[in-house]
Amino acid sequence: MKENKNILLAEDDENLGKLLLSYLQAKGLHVELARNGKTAYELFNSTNQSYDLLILDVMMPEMDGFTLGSEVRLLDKRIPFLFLSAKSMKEDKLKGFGVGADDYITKPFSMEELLARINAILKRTDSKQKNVQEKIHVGKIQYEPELSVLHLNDGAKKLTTKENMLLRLLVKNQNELLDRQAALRAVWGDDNYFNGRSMDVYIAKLRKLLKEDSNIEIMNVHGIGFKLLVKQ
Amino acid sequence: MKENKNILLAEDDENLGKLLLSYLQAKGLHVELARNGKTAYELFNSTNQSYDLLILDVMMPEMDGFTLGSEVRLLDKRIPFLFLSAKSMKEDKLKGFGVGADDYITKPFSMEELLARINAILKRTDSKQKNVQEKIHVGKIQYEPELSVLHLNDGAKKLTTKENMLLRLLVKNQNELLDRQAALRAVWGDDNYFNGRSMDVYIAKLRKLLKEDSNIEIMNVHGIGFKLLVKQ
DNA sequence: ATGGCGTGTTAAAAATGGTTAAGTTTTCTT
DNA sequence: AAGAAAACTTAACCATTTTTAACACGCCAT
Repeated sequence: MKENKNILLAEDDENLGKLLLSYLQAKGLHVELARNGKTAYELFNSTNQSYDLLILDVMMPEMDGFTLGSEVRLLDKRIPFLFLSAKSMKEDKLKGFGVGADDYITKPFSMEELLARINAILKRTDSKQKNVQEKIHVGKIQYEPELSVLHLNDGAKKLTTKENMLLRLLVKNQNELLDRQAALRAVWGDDNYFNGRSMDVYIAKLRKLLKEDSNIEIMNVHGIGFKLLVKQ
Repeated sequence: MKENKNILLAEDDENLGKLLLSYLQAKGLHVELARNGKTAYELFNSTNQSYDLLILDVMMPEMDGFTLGSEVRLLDKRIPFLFLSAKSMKEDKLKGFGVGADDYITKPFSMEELLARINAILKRTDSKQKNVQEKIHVGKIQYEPELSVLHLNDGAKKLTTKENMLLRLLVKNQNELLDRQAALRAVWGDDNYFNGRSMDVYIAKLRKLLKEDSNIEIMNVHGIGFKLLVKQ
C-alpha cells in the first residue's frame, strides 16, 4: 500500500533535495522532486499527476512554500501537505498551520522522524483520499481527465486542453466551491480580466457538454467562483 | 447514530489537534480540524456543512475560542459547543458558560473523559438537531439551501447567492432572533452601513418571495435584527 | 410630539457573468 | 512552407446580480 503512494517534494537545496529523494525512494515511496515553488505548483497542477502528499520547503525561490501551500489548498481542499522550515519560530509555524498544513518540521531533522510523520499522515488520510485517476463518473457521464475524454451519448468527445483543465478542477471540487481567481491562476496562469472572460466562455462550453445529464449543473457564486453541482 | 455525527474541532496546537482528531475518528465520529478560530468560523459558516458539535480551544490565534463561540451562538442558537482550556480559573469557566457553552474541559484531560462528555452532549441534543442536508420545509414552502432552490407554487425559483445565504441564516434561526450585525458579517463579511442597506434590500426580496405562504413573516426587531416567523 | 435613527421599498447604477460570433494564434497536414 | 483546421482570445451584446441612491415611514428616546 505504501508502494503506490505518490509524493511531491518541493526543495530548492540541491543536496538536501537529492538526499531526501533517495532516502524516501529507498523506503518504497514514489517521490517527485521540484526545484522551486513554481515548478512544484505546475507539477501539482498537471493533468496526468495526482499526489497523496506534498512536502514543501518554506524558503524557496520563485514561489515560497506558504504561498504554494495556500494556492494548492484553494484547488484541493483535502490534499495533505507538510512544511520543512529552517525557522522554528512560533509565528511561522502558526502561519503554516493557518494555511492548512498537516505538519510542520523544523530543520535540522532526522530522516527517520520525517518518515514517521509522512507515514502518520498517509495512514490517517489513506481511506479518505480517493485519487483513483483513470475514469471518473460525473453524474451519469464518464470522464477521463488523463485522456481528456468525455463519454457522451453520441460517442467520446475529446476535450481541448483548456476545457479539460477547467473541467478537471471543477470535478475535483465537485459540490464545493471552486475559487474563481485560483482557477484562473491554475488554468490560465494569471487572473486578469481578459482571462476571466475567457474562462467564462469555457464555462459556457462545458455547460453545453454537460447538459446531457440534467442532474449536473455548473452554478455560479457571484464574485467568488463556480460550483459543479451533481444531484443524486 | 454516532457514525454520522459531524464535529468541528478548532485547535491550534498541532500535537493535541492531531491526537484528538485521530482518537475521535477512531471512535467513529466524523471530525474536521481547523487550525485557528477564523478558519473554524469560515467552516462553520460554509453553506455545505452542518455540524452537530463544536469543540473549541480557548486560546487560538486569529480568533480566540470565546469570540468564536459567541459569534457562532449569534448565528445558531442551538448548536452545542464545548471549550478546551489550559486555565481552570473560575472566571474563565464562567465566561465560557456565559457565552453559551455546553461544557468546559480543563487541560490536561483524558481522552475517555472528553469522549464521555461529547457523547453526553450529543445524546442530549440528538433530537433537537435537524440535518440541514437535503430539503427543508419553511411553512408550506420547500427549500433546498445546497441547491439554492425555493419551490413555489409556480415552479422552482433559483435563488441568487446572497438571497440564499441570507435565507439560510434566517431559516436556521427560524422563530428566533437573527442578530443584524452577525448576519452581516456572515453574509457580507463586514457590517458597515452600506452592507446593512444592501441586506435590507434583500430582506425585502425575500419577503416578496415568501409572501406565498401567509403564515411566514420576516419580522424586524428594531436595531437588533430579524426573525423569521413561521406560524403553525 | 418631535427629531433622529433605523428600516421598507423601489428604482437606477454598477459590477459580474452568459453566450455567440468574429478575430487571432497555434497546431496540424500535406 | 503554405493552407487548413483547431484552439484560444477578444469583442459585443445582453442578462443577472449586487450595490447605491432616494424617499417614505415608523419606532423610540427625550
